[in-house]
Amino acid sequence: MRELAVCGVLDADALRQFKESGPTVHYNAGDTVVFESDQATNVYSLTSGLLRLSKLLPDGRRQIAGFLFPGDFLGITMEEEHAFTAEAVAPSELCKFQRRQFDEFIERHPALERRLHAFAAHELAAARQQLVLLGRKTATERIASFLLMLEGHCHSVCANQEIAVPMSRADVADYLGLRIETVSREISRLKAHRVIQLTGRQSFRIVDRSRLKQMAEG
Amino acid sequence: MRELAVCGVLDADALRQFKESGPTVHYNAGDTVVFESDQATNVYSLTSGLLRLSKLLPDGRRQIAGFLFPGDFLGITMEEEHAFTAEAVAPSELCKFQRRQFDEFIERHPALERRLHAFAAHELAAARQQLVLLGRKTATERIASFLLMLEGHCHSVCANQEIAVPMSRADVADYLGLRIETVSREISRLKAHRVIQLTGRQSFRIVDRSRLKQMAEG
DNA sequence: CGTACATTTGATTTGAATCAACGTTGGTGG
DNA sequence: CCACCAACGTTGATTCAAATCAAATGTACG
Repeated sequence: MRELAVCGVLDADALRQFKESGPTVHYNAGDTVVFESDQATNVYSLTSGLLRLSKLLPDGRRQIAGFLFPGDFLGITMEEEHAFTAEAVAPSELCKFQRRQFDEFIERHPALERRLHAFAAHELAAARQQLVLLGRKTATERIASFLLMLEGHCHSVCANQEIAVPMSRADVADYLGLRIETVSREISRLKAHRVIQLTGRQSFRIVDRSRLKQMAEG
Repeated sequence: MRELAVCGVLDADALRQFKESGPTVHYNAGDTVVFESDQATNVYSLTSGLLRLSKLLPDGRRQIAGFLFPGDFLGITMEEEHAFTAEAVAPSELCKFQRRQFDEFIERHPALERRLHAFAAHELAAARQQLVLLGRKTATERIASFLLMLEGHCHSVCANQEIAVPMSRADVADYLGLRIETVSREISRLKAHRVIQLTGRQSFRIVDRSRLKQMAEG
């Protein structure tokens, strides 16, 4: 579903129109694309890179609600304001549209509308799956689930079984509802038990997938 | 958004057609409407009652991903299978449609399609808000947030400030990622601190809303 | 009534957080 | 080139919030 980017559902002509209807904007790692509580006046389509959607509590606790990968949309919320801050985790490119232009474009292209529907439905399913993780899973189960999720995101992309962890330990912790120390400890445990193999700080290999799946429960 | 039931967006004629295109089905409290992993062959529109969406882990841990109120839809998932079990919390009535009929009907009624869009967007926002609660809030904050959420669901419905808690403590616990003992203790604490007042096991009144809001953080 | 179940309350345990060093890495400038 | 340093990550010791274990109390219903 995710891999169906905009270009997959529009014919060449419509695609050209689409791209032209909004400029491409670039962000460096750490840059903020939209702030929580900003007016939702634009819609974005991520073409490359990685974004995180996060929310801060008044005392600084942070929760990451999800990551956006190429092909995902940002700002299709239907609310007046954004509920989450969107920041670039890695250098990213987005197509930026005025909401009104975007809505008009959609009306003329039912295929894009279906794509948006599918995106929203997929995001909802992913968010609910994450609710189970945050509400009921142990630290070990959360890490195992997360590593398998990362694997799922690089079908053919990742060379020779090497899976990228494109975000920092702090991001992983805030996504999984844990502290960085716990993330680090649990990863070390998986390594010690020969379930995974670290091939760098930002990449790993799965040694025993069935055990990892078992540890992720579900 | 929730309060805009189907009837709010269709004219009288279209509404009659809509109701006729699927039978009304009844469920008693505790009945299962759809099982997790069932084929998603039907779409439902809840007309009265209350449903819970839940998922069980192999060892019996349960997480409730959300509750469905009148006007909400069930089964618009776009996936082959349902990801969550839907059960009636109270006696409930639903309009049941074949997915194909439903899709055809939508195509002829853009207003309904917008309603579905809004519903999906609202559910996504609610799920992400719940991610913050489950990932980062303390037991006290979770209970305070939940009680305020309940208040939000009975704008004009609830007589003289009395807010209904239409589900069991076990359901509350499994929705908030806590155990029933913790839910009970935290509610007792709020009562002891004169922040709320219990008016029955299934209902309460807010005595000090600003303090409750403060306790819910955000 | 009395039985079964739901809820509350109390005592103890425990998994993850917190506090505290200690390694590692990558970028910068001498 | 490599020494420095700041940011990131790991590991260890201790604490704490919520879970678990264990009754007791309240409530609905045949």
